[in-house]
Amino acid sequence: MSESVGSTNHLTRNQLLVMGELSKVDGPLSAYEILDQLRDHGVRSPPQVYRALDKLVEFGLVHKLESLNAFVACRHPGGEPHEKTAFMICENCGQVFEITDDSLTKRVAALARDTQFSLTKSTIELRGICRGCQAA
Amino acid sequence: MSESVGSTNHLTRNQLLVMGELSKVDGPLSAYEILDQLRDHGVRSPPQVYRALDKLVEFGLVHKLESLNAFVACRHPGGEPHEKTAFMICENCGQVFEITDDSLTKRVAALARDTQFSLTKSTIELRGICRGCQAA
DNA sequence: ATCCCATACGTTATAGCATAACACAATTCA
DNA sequence: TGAATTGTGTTATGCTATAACGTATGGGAT
Repeated sequence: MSESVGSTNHLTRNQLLVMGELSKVDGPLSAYEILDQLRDHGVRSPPQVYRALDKLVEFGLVHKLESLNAFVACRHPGGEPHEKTAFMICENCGQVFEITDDSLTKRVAALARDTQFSLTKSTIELRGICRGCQAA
Repeated sequence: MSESVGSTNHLTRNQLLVMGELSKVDGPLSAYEILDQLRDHGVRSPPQVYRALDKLVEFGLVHKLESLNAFVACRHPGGEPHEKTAFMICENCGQVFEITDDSLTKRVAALARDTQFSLTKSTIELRGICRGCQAA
């Protein structure tokens, strides 16, 4: 059993702990918020958290929100690569909505192709007020 | 002469200094890089730079690159609002290409509309290798 | 002119985000 | 078994950003 590239299986202890924290909340958490939650469980220093986060992002289980310097658990069931996610971030309630819009993805890809830009990663983060918060 | 909302005119001294630094380089600069450049001109502390940057961003003269924690001068001639810019960032040479693609903009707007998300600002940053760097 | 107000300034201190570098442990696999 | 790789824990440090304070400045309105 060689369990190749980027599998979601057998996360290490720290990775599991970090993933657990991100999974049990609805919104994003900063690395230091995660650290604070995990002090009881033996996690004591930033590098421990950042290392776990790096791997989880690499595995596609977690996304980094650049405009927030924070991290969210990926809400996609499967473990597909899908590095083409966009986010809507509510500036009122803090909720993050993960979206994969095919035509948006395609438009971005086309844009890159047209300019002969070899795309590695796309960061798309939309800020605003979500439906629920507008009602309220 | 009332010089209303968000005009690009009569920037303050610090704003001009910061704008000057951003204008004379081709790529993005961090706030602290700007600060270092301006020490000779009497700028001594981070808040001075950050305050200037905040205003310049507000005026639409400068963009913040969230995925880089850095700032670039806007390359659009006019002073239109155009908060719908996207960026391609070359991970090899560091150059930043500012693009305004109407159909991308529209797609984002449609996405927001469909989910009844009231859009305030969109951050679109594409990472990869630019045409020039691929050739080399 | 004078007062008011809004905006900008300068400074100190501190908060918040992230990584370098080192030594050691565990795991894999030849 | 031993080499290579990956993960761990720790200390220290660097980079990014803002809070909070007091002062200055410049444009109305009266």
